[in-house]
Amino acid sequence: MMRSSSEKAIRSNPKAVVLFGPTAVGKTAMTENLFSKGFEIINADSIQVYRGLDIGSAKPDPELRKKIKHHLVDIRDPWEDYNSGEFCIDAISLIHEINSRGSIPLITGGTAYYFRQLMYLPAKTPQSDPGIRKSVKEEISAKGDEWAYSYLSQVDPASAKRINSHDMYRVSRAIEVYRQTGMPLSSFSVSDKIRDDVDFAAVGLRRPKAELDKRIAMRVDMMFDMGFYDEIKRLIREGAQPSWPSMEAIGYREFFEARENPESSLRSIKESIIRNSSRYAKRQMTFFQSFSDAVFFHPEDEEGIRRYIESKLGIQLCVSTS
RNA sequence: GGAGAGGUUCCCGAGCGGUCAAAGGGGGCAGACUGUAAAUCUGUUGGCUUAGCCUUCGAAGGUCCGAAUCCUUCUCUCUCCA
Repeated sequence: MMRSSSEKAIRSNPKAVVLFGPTAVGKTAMTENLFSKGFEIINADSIQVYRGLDIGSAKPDPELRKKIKHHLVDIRDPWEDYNSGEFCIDAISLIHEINSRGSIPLITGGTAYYFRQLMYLPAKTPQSDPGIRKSVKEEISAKGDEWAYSYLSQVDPASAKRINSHDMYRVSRAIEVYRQTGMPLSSFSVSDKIRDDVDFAAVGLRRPKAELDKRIAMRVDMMFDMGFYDEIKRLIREGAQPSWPSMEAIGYREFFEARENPESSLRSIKESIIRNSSRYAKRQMTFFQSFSDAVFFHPEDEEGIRRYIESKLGIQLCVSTS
């Protein structure tokens, strides 16, 4: 009986709460209040997966992690790769696992692309082959960006049309997929409808820009007070390179950039971390806003969020009044 | 007190008679997003009743058909000599 048209089949879908919002909007505080009972957290933050990047990635503290089970945090070393494809696989299996335990997964974080891939189903492109990726990169740096784009225009005109000719990140990936599969990237279709094998309640957190910027500045200050500089020094002592995937993160990469420019003070590094965070927050917001199934709340509207989740998933939240 | 350099749009900085609302960069604002996404890229950035008009290049005058660009005075900043 594989037919899934019946109500019974729909009811048997696993449930998941999805909670996203820009950096410093107040996701963690909310988590503690609304989801400390009956939930397990699936982290959807591409930096918090890395061990040793604690302060700079605003990782939930050990106390909270003891109180609520967190998944997909500290699962990689800082020189390792992790990506949206792996996230989707990990997250979907955790969604089933957590549901089978009678708990509900709370997927929360700030990596909009991970949410997009998970909720709307990832494209069926294969996992990247590091060797092919490297050789494509080398070829582009030898032959130039113009060559790359015109090559893509020949082998995959549809993708070339969609991708901006200066966007080497995407041009390179499209060429890589063609080299790897012999098929144009554009032949792998993507969905713009939310997947129907999980019941999602998608909550977006939003604050006015000025309010958010203030919190970002405060949080960066707080990170330095908490010993962020020591964290950086420790990572560098352990051999951290700007080429490590984790070191592209805001807060970390500024220190490598500062090496090139000896006049930059700790103060100016801090300022650029704040600026980059606030720009990042904006990019996150515009991405989140494109999710058709998301409902947005101010983080202080916990009552509204609770009611929305309860009615969307047909459950009751036990709210802790701490 | 003397000699020189200079004050340009939010900032830095080009322009040195018309094609200048003014290059370029920064910052701001908006957007995109097919297994690298805290990444990468795009558009926009004086005002308005927007095929046009108005206000802008330290200030005030002047020359000219026409000035950010030339002249005069004033003012402010910087460097050097006293």
